[in-house]
Amino acid sequence: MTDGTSYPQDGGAVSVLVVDDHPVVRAGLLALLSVQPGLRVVGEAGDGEEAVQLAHELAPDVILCDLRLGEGPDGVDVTRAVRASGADRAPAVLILTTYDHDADLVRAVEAGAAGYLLKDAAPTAIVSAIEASARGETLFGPELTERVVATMRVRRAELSARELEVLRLVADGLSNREVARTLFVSEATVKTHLNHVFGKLGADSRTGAVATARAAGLLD
Amino acid sequence: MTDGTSYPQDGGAVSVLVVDDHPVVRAGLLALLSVQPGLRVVGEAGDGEEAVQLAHELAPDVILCDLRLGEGPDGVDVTRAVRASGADRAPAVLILTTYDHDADLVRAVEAGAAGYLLKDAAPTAIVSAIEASARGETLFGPELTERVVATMRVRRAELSARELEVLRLVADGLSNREVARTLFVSEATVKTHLNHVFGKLGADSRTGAVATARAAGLLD
DNA sequence: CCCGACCTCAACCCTTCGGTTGATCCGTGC
DNA sequence: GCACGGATCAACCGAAGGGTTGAGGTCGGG
Repeated sequence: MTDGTSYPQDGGAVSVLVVDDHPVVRAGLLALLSVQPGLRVVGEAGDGEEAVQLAHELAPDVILCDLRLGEGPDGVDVTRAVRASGADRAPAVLILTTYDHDADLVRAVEAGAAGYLLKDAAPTAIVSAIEASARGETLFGPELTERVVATMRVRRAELSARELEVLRLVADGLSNREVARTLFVSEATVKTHLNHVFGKLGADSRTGAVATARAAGLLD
Repeated sequence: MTDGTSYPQDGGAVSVLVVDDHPVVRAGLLALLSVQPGLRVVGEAGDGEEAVQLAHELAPDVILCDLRLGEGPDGVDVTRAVRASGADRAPAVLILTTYDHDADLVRAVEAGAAGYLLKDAAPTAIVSAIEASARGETLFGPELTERVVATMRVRRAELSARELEVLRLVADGLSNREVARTLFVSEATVKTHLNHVFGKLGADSRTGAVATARAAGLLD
């Protein structure tokens, strides 16, 4: 991604690495940020692996990273990899997301993201968020925090891997018997898992559980 | 023009109106398209009303329009308004969408859209799509057509207003009794509606019906 | 005017689901 | 070792969901 394009040098500016799998969005961020005097886009990546590699090579101040990156590692993985690299000045990771109800947002924050932005945010908001995170500040969107907290609440009632597996199949419309056959377990086991899910999600029916799980972003 | 065929004027460049509610995406499209020799971006809009107004004022060859535009009219409404204006050379509308399984896509095509693009499409694909639609061609994505056809099939099995109303409540996790109370009808009526839904969607359970309806984009 | 589509409701029957209790087995961690 | 949580299963029961038939009402189009 850094092949033919050359990025200007500038000692005092905040260096930014732009990561997004959509070429259009990448171009848009590039266009918006490149005209900002205090910022300097030093590179761009279209997937998670490229992002991590460029993060090491370029050591930017801030990484502006989409949460979902198509195939392979996502924004959470990138965040974890960058923050866990143990560098003295690990880049601050600013997560971009389309949906404010994304459950992965919580995972991103837990992984060490400095903050998150909605994709329809105003350009000025994006710029100030980048500058803030470059100063080491952790920022949270205004009305988003409550949503994250709400999601946290559901997340705290962590579903086990098996429970989530069952719930996904139920969400696809399978009956208990079909789920049992799919997972090679007895119908009783499926019912037990589902009862645990009901308790954890505060639901009292399969459709109710699917509804709240979907609202919390546990499915997708 | 004795043969009745009309080609874009003004030095051969195709005039484009960019419509998207996300400033970032608008900037990206602008950046990508403005460097194309055969294209000329004559305007941009951030919502549906602005788009329709600018479409009349600027009379562009092509309108590149996001399907979802936040509040107010969406891409389908814009398409309908522009195509139904009865102008001699109504602009071709090219719909942008994030999801290839969007049921509104069908509505957009029915409303007279020239084609549709995924937002993660390559810049070259976007450019060639714009040029093709400027020539009056109707284009469909390669693997997307089958999805649209599949959606069409479900859409043909049109749900009545009441059936859809019941299904939405079921999708929210309500029981038959709760749905009945919400809609001020008897539980028997709810069951009847649901049975009709099952038949039309080819499902055999409430969760199954919700799953297929969601896959077809009937909910949202 | 009658037909069809939609909305409404009832009675019946069978299946599935939801709730409970209790049990075994296997890992992880103190 | 023991406790704990997760995964697995069994048996049971009442409640809810699903399937069928039948029937009454309204409304718009041929």
